[in-house]
Amino acid sequence: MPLTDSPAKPHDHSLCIEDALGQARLICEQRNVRLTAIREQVLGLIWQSHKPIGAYDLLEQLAKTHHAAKPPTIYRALEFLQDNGLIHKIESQNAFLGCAHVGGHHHGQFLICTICGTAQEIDEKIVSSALENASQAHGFKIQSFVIEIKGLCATCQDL
Amino acid sequence: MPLTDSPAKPHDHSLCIEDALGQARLICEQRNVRLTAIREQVLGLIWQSHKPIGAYDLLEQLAKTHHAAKPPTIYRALEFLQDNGLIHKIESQNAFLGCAHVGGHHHGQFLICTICGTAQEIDEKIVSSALENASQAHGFKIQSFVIEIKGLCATCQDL
DNA sequence: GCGGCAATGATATGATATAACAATATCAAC
DNA sequence: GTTGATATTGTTATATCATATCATTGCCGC
Repeated sequence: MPLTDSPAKPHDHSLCIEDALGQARLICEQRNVRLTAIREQVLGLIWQSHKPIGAYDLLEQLAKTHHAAKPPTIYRALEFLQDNGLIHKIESQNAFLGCAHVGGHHHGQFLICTICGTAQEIDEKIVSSALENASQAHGFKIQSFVIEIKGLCATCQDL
Repeated sequence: MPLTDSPAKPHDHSLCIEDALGQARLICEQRNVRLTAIREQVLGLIWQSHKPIGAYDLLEQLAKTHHAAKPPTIYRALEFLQDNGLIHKIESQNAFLGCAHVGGHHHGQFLICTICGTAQEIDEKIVSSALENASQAHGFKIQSFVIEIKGLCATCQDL
């Protein structure tokens, strides 16, 4: 199952996690940055949820095996993972999510279900080009963007 | 000057504020809700800046004339103003901004300059329809959205 | 004026995030 | 394999953002 499939569909999620960690190791090697034990563990914890997860929830998980973990431990790992395009932050929830499109330079576009809480990452050209057009019309030069769409995922609509 | 003009352009901003407060009074009367002194004062403070302003910065301002002001004072006013479509929250900055398109039901779209900090609200159909199309393609039903575009405003590009 | 509800006051605390400095680990150069 | 430079982690403290709870006050129709 590709990472881009709907998180709401049932699937063997342990494969997602392994896939994500494998890609992360590759990327970090290519970029010559260190995916340390803590960073990899945090990335794994993030991928254990298809829902965005908060920093202190991560901390609680991490602390189970890593007694010395404190807020800076988590926030440093999160910063590293963001800087290297391995995770995204959902700004409207102060929560973090594994990046489903590792490798390409991109800013996320997310479909966030208000019932089940899952967040699906999409990367739609129609959206980015619309943003580009609209910005240009106002003489504005885009550097990055935050796109967080809230609503009902396919599964929860049918409930 | 209409509220939709670029905030980066020089203009008589006191007119913006008066205009915004006037519209707010109208809207609240129409909706039969109370724009109390505190709420109006907070809205005025928000409009004094074209930049999004944080809750505690507002509190500091408000406390100058309103000794009893505490965090709940501000957050209650902000909630009221948001509920009635008079302000928006910029999620990526935990900050608030006067709504430039009062009256219409809408979720904001913002162009936020990374140099001068101004945030211009736009309401581009091309953006909202792109979001609608992209969401539909994934079987997702939109309820609301957060669109925050970061980059350089026309003025700061020329510096 | 009084009863009900909306708004505000007041206190406390929860939740999110970073600053600053010390200690340790990694790794290239020698 | 020691050394020195740099990156990473540990540790403590604190800044920043937001809400819960209950008491009090103000508004308004009756």
